[in-house]
Amino acid sequence: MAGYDFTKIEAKWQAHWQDNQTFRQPNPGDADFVERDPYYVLDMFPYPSGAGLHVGHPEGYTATDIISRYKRMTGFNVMHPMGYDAFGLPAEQYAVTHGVHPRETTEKNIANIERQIKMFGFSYDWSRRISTTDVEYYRWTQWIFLQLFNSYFDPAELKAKPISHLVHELENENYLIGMGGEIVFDTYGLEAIAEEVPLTRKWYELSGEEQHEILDTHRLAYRAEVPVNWCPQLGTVLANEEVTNEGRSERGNFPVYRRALKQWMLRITAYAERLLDDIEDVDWPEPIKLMQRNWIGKSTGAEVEFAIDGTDESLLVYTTRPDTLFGATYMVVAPEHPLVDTLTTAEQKSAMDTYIAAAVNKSDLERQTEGKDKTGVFTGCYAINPVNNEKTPIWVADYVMMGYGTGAIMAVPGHDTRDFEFATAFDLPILQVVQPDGDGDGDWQGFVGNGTSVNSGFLDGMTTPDAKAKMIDWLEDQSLGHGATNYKLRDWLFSRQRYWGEPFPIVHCDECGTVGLNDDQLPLELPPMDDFSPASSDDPDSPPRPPLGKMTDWITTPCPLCGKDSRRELNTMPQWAGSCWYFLRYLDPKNTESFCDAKIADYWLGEGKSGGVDLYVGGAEHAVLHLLYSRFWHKVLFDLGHVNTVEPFYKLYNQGMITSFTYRDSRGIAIPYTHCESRDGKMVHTETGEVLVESVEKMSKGLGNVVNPDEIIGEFGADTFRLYEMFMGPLNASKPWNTRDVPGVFRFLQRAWRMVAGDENSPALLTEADQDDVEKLLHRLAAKVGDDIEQMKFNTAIAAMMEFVNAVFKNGAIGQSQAERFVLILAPFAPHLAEELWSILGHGESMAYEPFPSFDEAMLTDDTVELAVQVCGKMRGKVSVAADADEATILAAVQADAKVAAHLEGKAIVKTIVVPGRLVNLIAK
RNA sequence: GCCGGAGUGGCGGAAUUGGCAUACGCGAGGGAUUUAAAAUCCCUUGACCGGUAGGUCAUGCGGGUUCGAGUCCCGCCUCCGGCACCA
Repeated sequence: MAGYDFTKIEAKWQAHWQDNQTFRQPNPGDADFVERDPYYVLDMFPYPSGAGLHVGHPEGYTATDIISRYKRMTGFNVMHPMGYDAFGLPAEQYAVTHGVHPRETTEKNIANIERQIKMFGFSYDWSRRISTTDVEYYRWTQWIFLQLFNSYFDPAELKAKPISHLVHELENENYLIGMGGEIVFDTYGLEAIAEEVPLTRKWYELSGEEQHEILDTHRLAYRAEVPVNWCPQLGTVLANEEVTNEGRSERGNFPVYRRALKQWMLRITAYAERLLDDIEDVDWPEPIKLMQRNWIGKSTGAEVEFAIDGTDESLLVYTTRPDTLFGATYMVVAPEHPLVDTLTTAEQKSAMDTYIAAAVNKSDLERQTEGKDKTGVFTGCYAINPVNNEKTPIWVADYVMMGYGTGAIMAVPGHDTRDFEFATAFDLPILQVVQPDGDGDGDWQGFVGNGTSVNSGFLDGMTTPDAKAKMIDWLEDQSLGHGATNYKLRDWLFSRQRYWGEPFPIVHCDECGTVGLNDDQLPLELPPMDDFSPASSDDPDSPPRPPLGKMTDWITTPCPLCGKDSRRELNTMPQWAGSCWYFLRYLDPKNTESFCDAKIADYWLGEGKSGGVDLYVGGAEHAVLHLLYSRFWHKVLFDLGHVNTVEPFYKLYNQGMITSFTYRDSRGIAIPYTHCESRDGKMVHTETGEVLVESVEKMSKGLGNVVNPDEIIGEFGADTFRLYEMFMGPLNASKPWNTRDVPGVFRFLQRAWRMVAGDENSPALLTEADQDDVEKLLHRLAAKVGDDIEQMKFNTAIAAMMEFVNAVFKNGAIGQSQAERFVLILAPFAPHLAEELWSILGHGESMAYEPFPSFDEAMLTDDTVELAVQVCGKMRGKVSVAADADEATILAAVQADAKVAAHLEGKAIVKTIVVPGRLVNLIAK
């Protein structure tokens, strides 16, 4: 018999699976569809980078493959697809510097990463493969964008509806237009006063232009002026992460300017409450739920109006602590606040202009990294505190953000840390209005918790929650304010000044305004281009010019509404767009009529229940953005009737990061693996012999600690690689890769091979008849492994299989049917080896759909159990008793034990604790 | 600063959730086989005292609850991840 030739075996079975379409999963309606329970296992699809796969990718993929294979063996139809999130910056940057079209680079990278993924023998249904860059894919990304563009959020029903419905309601005058241009949805309450106060206009009273504007400001996809990091030299807008602390671009170190640009936004804030509520119904790790809740950041408090002294204007502030209104000793407005000019007096104007110019040009990061040093400028103007009519100075300071609340605060330095720091820095009065609970003279300065109101007029003596409620009532009675809810969540900035992304299916028409393409005009393909560099400029005030701006022929196109010349939108969509809905396209990837057939989606995602995908595995780095964006899109699709589940992902599991050992010399310099070697169990520098210090860090090229999967597979095979990554530790823990440990699992697979197939030196251990001693172990193994797979505890499942094989070698023999069952248990983990052994055991077909071995409950228990015996809590011995022995029998056996008796000598037993099946503790004096 | 997670042998980790701490694997040491090596197999391996009996001490540190704590409670320390002037 030949030895374990993994190279041959793995090639053979991968070809077999591919040739026989073993893992193609038919949809309902397909001729070969068999009705079974559906199970949808999804991986976060990779970005096909030029560097290819790193060892972190196959960790999650192996876990989902084990689940997929196990689910097939336990009678499910398994949806297990793979694809590529292939739009993105690197391909475009490569195009800029090397003149290679991003599509070319992308296709090359996909080919490489797919080759790598296929080496692992994952059981994907490759017929469902998609890439977000496929025209037939992004056609539907554009279509979904148009759904957003053509929808608005109904504030009464809290759901998206077609914008045509809004127009209908406006035309029928069910909704009116307020003087500020806002839509008055609730005309019911208004009717009573409408006659005396003509606050509203009717739809027909508006000009065409006004009508467009009203609609455009209510769409789920709308355009707004948003401050962004504009880098003229790079000709693009940068993410915060791409801007250095010095306010320069990470790439090229060019200056970055904060500038307001007209950008596409998606109204995710409308869904804040539903995103918050529905997260209760999904099976996600609690920390991830918490992160999403914190990101949405709901808070309740009040909006309060402060009259501005000497003018008719007023300043609206949001506070979570209306109970501290009596302690407000100054006000702060954000530098971007529209009232700043009005508020600033002539004497203060020049100081203010300087301050605002500096503040506005700071990146968010800069504004935040200045630490605790508070800066600000007095406007020279005062507001009137509505509760006590005190004059309170109004300041401008950049610690208040325009993007949150009303962009203005009442500062209560006595009970807010930031206000306290600011007041200290500028010598502003600090008043106590809350008394901490407990002994009276505790330090109240900077106390931000709940307590009892003091120095607060009608609130005195009330607890903080009561005082909040009382104050809100009072404000509402006096028409000075009202209770309010706020979210940290902001609308999603959805446009990029780049080439390699989905073009917006939008034109700008002088007559009709912003117009969406018709469905039959999709896909709107990216126009071919040779030169991808964005227009660069030294002038900070140069207008942004996306790469598509160069396509002069392409830009001008007939307006879908009026047919006159209109200009195409030149921005493209962000990478998140394609990844928001890819799990839907997998279900029906070839459909040309819709993004996914509803019946097919209903089968795989279910109907009505909260969640869709049964299991979604990926890194925790996507905890907020991707998962939140995807949930948002899904809810919009749900509202518009395109999907029937409220949530996209029912169960989420986060794999941990695979880190790497890094070796540093005495100077702290990381020594690449190529210059390290192990001597006497210590890692030393190959040349100098210096003993190196080991630490665990992220894999990165710079540290020389990157592990390449190709090399490991070449040396040990894919099954070993899979097994090693699963054996390293719990899937959700971050853990260091250690190539030194790989041979351990390789040896296990070789032993499994020799057990069943033998090799030149040792015969197989197979016997025709089953081995009694092995049978019980096998049942326990089946129970343990099945259980561990369900709980995603793959490391302990593998340990159990190792113990089993070790025990069989001790026993010296295993029955044919027992070997078969063992191989089936091993199959989800090491499928190539298992298939080969399965065929050696005499089976012609693939084992992929063989039932997972069952177990007999009776085989899991023993007749006798060993109990640990403690005397006064200390381990003193062990006794064997019948499993069903009563307490008296057990105690008799325990006291008969010589060692135990010795420890009991001269003492009287005062208490006995018997834990059935586990231990006996005797307390003696 | 805030939020979240984690600290167990030389290393990765296990421990039925309050019940025999250190499963499984790596590494290390010794032995068998071999001309030799690789591979394979066997033994030892938390620390300390002692002899392989036996004992004492060990799950980041200090307290506590309990017959019993890696697990629960209180107070610290360290590391990792995320967010950050969010009113």
